[in-house]
Amino acid sequence: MKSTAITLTPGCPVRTTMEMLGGKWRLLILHQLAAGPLRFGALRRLVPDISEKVLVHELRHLADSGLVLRTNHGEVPPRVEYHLTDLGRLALPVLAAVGEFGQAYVAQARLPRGSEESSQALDQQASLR
Amino acid sequence: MKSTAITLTPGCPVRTTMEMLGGKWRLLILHQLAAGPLRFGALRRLVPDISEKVLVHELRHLADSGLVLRTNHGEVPPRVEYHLTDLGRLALPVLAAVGEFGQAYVAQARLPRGSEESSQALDQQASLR
DNA sequence: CGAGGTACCTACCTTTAGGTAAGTATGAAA
DNA sequence: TTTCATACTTACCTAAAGGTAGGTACCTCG
Repeated sequence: MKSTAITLTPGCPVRTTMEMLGGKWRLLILHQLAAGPLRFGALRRLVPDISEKVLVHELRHLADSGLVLRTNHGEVPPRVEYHLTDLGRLALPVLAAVGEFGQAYVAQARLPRGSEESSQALDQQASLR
Repeated sequence: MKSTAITLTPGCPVRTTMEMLGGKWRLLILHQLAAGPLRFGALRRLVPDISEKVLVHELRHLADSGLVLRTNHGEVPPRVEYHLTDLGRLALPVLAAVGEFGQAYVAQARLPRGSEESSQALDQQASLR
């Protein structure tokens, strides 16, 4: 099993985080794992539109950076589980803030100017799709 | 002045946010603008290592997506100011969470296993450099 | 016997992000 | 008169991200 080299920009926490969590898929994967451990196949089904190759790649990156633990149960047919580490749980506030910004942004940005009383739905529960 | 087409993935706030704030530089730019309006040249000096072309590009993206307002004072020599909009201020919690994760990650991930009493410095103020 | 599910790997390709280096028009300072 | 600073633009290039399509080894179910 090949590893990814994790490179960090020292001294800048923002750049560090972008190197860990940046990209199209990583936060979505962490979001699914936040609810509990998942097998590869389950993740593939839960994260919409991701390709197998990229899912493998991202899971490896997350494992190499210590956010996710990979457990191979050594069975046949294969059974591999992924779950968040304590370090991975540190990323959940980022996920929360990102989700909230996304909701607030679509709520605010799509007001066609002057629709006064239409920003009540800001705190409602919205699914991540 | 050319505009960037802002494309959003509807229905997923996380993907929406990544499309708005993702990439190497955007959060760093917002961080600088959080303290107050800045001219182009000041931003170039404050955001280390960014190239002019990319700074122009990112500022245009941020302006097109409504997070930043560009003000051309029409003077000669040119004087152009950038400042956060209300929408842009909505991104500050993301920036905060990202910064905190980065600090916590470097603090946690670099413990060489068993150095018990060395995680005291977690809440100290760290600069974004 | 053949199809389907497991968790991958590999080669190849396209798209995007980002970087380098140069040029532009203007005015002020040396 | 040359240089500097302003806020850009343009052309070109590289590297990384991501996507497509196929293969692998093993087992079970029909």
